[in-house]
Amino acid sequence: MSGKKRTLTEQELEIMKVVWSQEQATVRQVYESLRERRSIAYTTVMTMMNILTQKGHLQKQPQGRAFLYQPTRPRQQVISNLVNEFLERVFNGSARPLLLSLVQDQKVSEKDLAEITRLIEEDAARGEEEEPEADRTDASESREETP
Amino acid sequence: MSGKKRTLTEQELEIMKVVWSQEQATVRQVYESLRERRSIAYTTVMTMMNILTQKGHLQKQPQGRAFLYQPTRPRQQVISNLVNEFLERVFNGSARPLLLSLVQDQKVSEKDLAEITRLIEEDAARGEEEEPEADRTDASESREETP
DNA sequence: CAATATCTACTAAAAACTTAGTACTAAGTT
DNA sequence: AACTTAGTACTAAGTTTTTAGTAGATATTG
Repeated sequence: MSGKKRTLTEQELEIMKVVWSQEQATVRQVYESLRERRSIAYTTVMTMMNILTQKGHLQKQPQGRAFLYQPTRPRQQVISNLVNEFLERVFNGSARPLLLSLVQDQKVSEKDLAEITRLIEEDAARGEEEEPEADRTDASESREETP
Repeated sequence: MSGKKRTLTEQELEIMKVVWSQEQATVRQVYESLRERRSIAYTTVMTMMNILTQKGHLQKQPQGRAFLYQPTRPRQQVISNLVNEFLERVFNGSARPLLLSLVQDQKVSEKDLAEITRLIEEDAARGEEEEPEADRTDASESREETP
């Protein structure tokens, strides 16, 4: 049952952050890392990492006598999902009110916006560059994930 | 007892949205509104609205033989808190990676950014008489999070 | 090889969140 | 007054999330 609710809870996300930042990790490594900030039991971490495995966020493979855990999906993709969920929940899916809120809270400066804008422009430019003339082979293959 | 965890859960937020949108509401009104989208019991709504009252998000006053509930804090303020919490949880507090994610997901267009930028400028103009324009084009920052 | 340390599997329970039933009350209706 | 309707308070149970203990297996080492 690779589940229905694969969305990350708060503590699960904390663990995923550690694993992402190291590409891969054992329970002990995550345990030590979390422990730097708060007190938690080794077995708690293990339980959660198993849940994460069940949820399909981690996969484990034997390494020595322990297991090595790896993320199954790139961080960016998962974060993106979290953002979308949040957007849906709080702003009914539209991003502009979120931007507005960030601005009003001074979480984003004009400089930030300018930089992001520049980024978009670069991306757009790159996209056009990479598009060859009339050579449109099988580029229309948008692979949708069906989990 | 204005408690410790005043943060809104998913369903609580749904209710608050309804109350905000009407300035004030009775249990029945919220009930009817929620019912348009999903099935829920009247008493469930009442329970949650009482919890929201305990949490300090709503206050009630008798109106006829029912109660009229009103938000205690402006919507924007509460939303702002939710955003900050999310920012903290997911992005360790910084908004720029969030923006990046939104852009990469095409949730924000260049047009959106321009509009928001204009908004900031207006605000700044309103707030200050004179703005010294610092020409700081600092492009040396890496986009990868590799600390 | 026995003692020790490390790791997993299994189990469970507290806490938070969500949902709803039952009983009782007050107002309006006939 | 009896009946129906709309409301609240109290209560409780189902779910999900978070936390951790215990038992047993496997390696390490003196």
